[in-house]
Amino acid sequence: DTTNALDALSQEGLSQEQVQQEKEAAGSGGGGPWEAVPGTALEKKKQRRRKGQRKLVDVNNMDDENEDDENGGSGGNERQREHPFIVTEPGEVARGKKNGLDYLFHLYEQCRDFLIQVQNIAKERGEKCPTKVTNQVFRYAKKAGASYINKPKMRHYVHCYALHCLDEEASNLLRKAFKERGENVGAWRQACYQPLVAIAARQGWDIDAIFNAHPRLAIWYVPTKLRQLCHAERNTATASSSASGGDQLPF
Amino acid sequence: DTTNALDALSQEGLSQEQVQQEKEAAGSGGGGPWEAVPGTALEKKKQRRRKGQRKLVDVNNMDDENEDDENGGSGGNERQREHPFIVTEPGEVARGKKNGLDYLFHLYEQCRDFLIQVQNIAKERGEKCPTKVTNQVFRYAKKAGASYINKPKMRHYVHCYALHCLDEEASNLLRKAFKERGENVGAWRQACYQPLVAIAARQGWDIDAIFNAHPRLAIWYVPTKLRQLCHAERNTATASSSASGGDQLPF
DNA sequence: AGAAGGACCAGTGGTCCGTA
DNA sequence: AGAAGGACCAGTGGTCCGTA
Repeated sequence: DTTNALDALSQEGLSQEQVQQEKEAAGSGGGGPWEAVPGTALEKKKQRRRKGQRKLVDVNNMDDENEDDENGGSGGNERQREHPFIVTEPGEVARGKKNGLDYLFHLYEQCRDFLIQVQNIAKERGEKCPTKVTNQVFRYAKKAGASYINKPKMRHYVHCYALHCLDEEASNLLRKAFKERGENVGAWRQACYQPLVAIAARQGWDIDAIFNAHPRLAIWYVPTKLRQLCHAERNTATASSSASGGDQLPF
Repeated sequence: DTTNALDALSQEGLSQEQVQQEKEAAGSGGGGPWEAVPGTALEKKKQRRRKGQRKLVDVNNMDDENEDDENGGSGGNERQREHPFIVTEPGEVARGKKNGLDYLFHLYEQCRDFLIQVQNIAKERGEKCPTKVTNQVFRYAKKAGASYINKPKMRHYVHCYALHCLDEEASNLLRKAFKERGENVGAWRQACYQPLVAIAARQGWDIDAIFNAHPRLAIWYVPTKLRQLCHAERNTATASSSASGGDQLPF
């Protein structure tokens, strides 16, 4: 099957490019512990490369617990999805076919590196220079081999990363609490909104200003829902404070 | 003709809204001398309103030299184009069916006022707040009755306004020189690029930074051609300076 | 010929929903 | 059921070119 062979080669190509990308990105804090962890994008890329090569040279061993029960046995060259996230505490490595939250946040740092590269190219060429992670940056990341980075995913968890940036201690405590309670990622994600709204309340409700004041956060668009929550809560707070300070008795 | 009557009414409505808009905008420097000058958008609106009313009440006089030889006698309710610009010196009012450059620059100030209004509405609603004159602002301006403001025109002359903001004296001298030579607006417009490139050269070639550092200019996108000229000239300048400082003889 | 601006187009921000 | 991400869509920045 020519198409599948090409696909394997293309994935092989992506894989190599990605390793190079990882090396380049290593300047900003190293690749992290995921390089040796099964189940992360990086390791999956390596698995895929091994499989691609096996088709050509029929070699390599099977050192991963779940290596071959994926892809329905249809050749093993489909681009598989990333493993889903689970709630992990800081420093904890996800076991099995899962990714942890340190890895999630690492993806945001990678996007930042890609943005910086896109900015450098734009400046070099005298073109207009993005200040945010735009479609152009996601496209660049994909071309550079980071096929596990995509816009819907990154946008989905932006506010979780925001909490991690703005109050790492609160973020860590939340992760531990939700892990202990056995909550799923969706519940943890929802729970990240409230502490951010509280931060905004303390700083005049200007969530845009809060994002922009933080260098690693400023490159991300403020999520619509977070903006709406801040707005709604501000109005509630204003109404209740004017009520308690006005002609109504506080209870 | 129902359509024409409605059109007349709609233009009447726009006209009134615009007058209100002018009053609101007057806070930032007054409406300027154009309020009483035939041939500007404002006066044309008034003419159009008079014509529209004449259809209904058959009254009003003809106090403008060119009032009725426009529109091919087809009813007088077409939305006519703005009079073309001519090169005027500062303070000079364009005569005949022309608009002057003070009026052109006034349009940029009006757009700024519209942007500020859009920003205030967005903040009020907790929506994302534009920092530049976007399509949304042009739409708002049109709805507010400023039908003589449109994107292609404003973008076309942005760099002329930039020179006016960044070096008003140089801008004024250029206007006088081109008026004296009897040059048309297109020639003057072209001539506005070079002084801006010279300004950029003095400030490290970063035309975006130059725009952003000026409060009235920061709300406008840097025109593509100006960006390209700065980039090209920077490369030329770098090449020649490295040549003269390197292994080639300067001539 | 010189100029104003309606209208188009490629690529954007945003996220839904068919997929695994 | 919970979650990842391809793919769509309304509205954007940019400006061409049919119009006057």
